Amino acid sequence: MERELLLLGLLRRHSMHGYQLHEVIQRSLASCADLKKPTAYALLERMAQRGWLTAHEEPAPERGRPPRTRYTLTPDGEAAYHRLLRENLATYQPTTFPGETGLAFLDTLPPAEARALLQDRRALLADALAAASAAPPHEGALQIVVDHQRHHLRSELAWLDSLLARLPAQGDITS
Amino acid sequence: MERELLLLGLLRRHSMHGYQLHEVIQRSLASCADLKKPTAYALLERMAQRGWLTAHEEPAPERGRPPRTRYTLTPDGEAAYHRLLRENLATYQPTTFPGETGLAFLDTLPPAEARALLQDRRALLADALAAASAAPPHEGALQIVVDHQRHHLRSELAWLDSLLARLPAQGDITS
DNA sequence: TTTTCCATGTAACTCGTTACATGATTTC
DNA sequence: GAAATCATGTAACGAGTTACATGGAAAA
Repeated sequence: MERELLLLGLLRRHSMHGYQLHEVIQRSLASCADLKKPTAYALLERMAQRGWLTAHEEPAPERGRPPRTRYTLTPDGEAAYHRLLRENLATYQPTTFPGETGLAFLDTLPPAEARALLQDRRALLADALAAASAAPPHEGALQIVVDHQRHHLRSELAWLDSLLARLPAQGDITS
Repeated sequence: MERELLLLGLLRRHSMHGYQLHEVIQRSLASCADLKKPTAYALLERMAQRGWLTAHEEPAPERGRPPRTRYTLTPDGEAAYHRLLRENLATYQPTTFPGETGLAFLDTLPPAEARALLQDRRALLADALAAASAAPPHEGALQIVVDHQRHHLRSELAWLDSLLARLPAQGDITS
């Protein structure tokens, strides 16, 4: 659902063709959403069939370039956008972290090795945080999203550090 | 991959049959992993074919009950477990939050409505935190996982509160 | 009498990804 | 001459879920 919301939200600002949409998402939303090209095209087609979008075949902008299909939001699409947006905002989907599975079995490893592996994870986390912090300010509410990303990464880093700090206490992890 | 790691880690403690595994996961790991029954059975079968597990057909424990298949870790399974565990611990997979999509378009809603919707989200988040905090202590490294859950939920709640606090400043969200 | 529990699955489906095809045009 | 850019797709695949089937026994 949230991929449809994303496309609708972008098309609401101004109509675009699929390639453009994919570019915008890759370029300025890569941290919070990734939408592959075939997925984007398929979703656009499906939403057009539902009547949420109209598809306009446009001739090539420059010669030698393929023609493009411009998608525009319909009133039904606008209604769907608001419905999806309200549902998304009012809902909380509990997140399940793939990294937690390993943590559940941390006590099956010698503490020294556990420590070393988690140090690797810490380095990757720190990189991600640095990348997120270096991002230029975004327009409008997009800034809220990158702000949330940063907050989450900082929180994860702090927690991992606290885990590392209490880790190697003579082999007893839970003490 | 992390579902396989989960099953291997549980089977490493003691051999079990599929139904039992699913019960354990639902009961004491529901917060950090959910694994449906058909998925569990399919994974067990696949790992048995790979030689990571051996499958023992056991007669019914009580009469009238169906027979069960007990899965036991092989040395290959033990090796796979350690490989998957090391990879999981040393890696960080950036999380993408479904709830962020809506936030990216928060400025398309009247601030009062945005506020009301996010209050709903806040209530769900608070519920989740209460549930996680009420959970009894878990054995061994499982406690680390619920600890991480709690930390994350607290962090999310704090961030959402900070967002709500700076939200309705005369309609300009980014100020 | 209907429902629930045990224990195992199968079949169909959704969702999304990867890899590839097309075809002209510009860049290395 | 090879590779990248634009713009659209198709085909195959993978992972996971939902809904259902089975069949006897115990509980509501």
